[in-house]
Amino acid sequence: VTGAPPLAPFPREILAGPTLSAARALLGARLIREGSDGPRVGRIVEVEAYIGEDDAASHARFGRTARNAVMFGDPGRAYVYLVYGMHHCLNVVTEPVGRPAAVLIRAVEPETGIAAMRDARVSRTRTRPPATSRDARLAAGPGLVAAAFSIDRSATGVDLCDPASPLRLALAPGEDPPPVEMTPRIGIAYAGEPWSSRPWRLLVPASPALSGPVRMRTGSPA
DNA sequence: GCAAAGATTTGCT
DNA sequence: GCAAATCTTTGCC
Repeated sequence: VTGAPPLAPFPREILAGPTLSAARALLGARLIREGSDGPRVGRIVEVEAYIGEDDAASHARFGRTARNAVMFGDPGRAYVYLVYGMHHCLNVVTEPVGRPAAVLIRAVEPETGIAAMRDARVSRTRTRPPATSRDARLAAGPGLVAAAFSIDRSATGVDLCDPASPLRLALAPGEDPPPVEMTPRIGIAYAGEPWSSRPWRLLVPASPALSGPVRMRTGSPA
């Protein structure tokens, strides 16, 4: 029937390429989580690129450590970390082996399994999504993406390009690529210039699922 | 071995 | 608008 478009595995060669190209290709792609309560699927609408050891905002800035080792490995793997002691963040490893880089998935527009996403957010954060929160904003932030899709650090190393993986990426081949806007990255002022100004946050301006308060949806100056 | 800060979200003053 | 919640990772003594 005329519901969801047919989905194809996400090509690893795209993720093996330049991180900004990979980030662009991830916008509009689907994030899929298979679980006992059915599949959860959403459309990626906001990402950030973290590129190389020189990037002072990247977890790779200290060189290879136990935490960030997966960033130095195969493209297409998941890198999940815990931030502020409470929120998990999902990254897609990019670039060839030996070059540490990743794309942070900052916001996803829920499409399928919305009830499961809402349940997961309640059980994870032990707080109900705000009553004002529409379904469209269940995954409107990096920590909320992880909560809605039940992702924690145990997912680090999972191959997101493997069609058999319970957590994976997919493309909708028939769809046109969405219009994209680029802004500086969020929450990385500590990196200093020029890194804090690099326009490496990519988003789909038309989406109602973007992270943060509505007023900071697009590149309004801080 | 200890102290500091963090790729966030939420709720209250 | 600002601070709390909460714990892992990293740097330094």
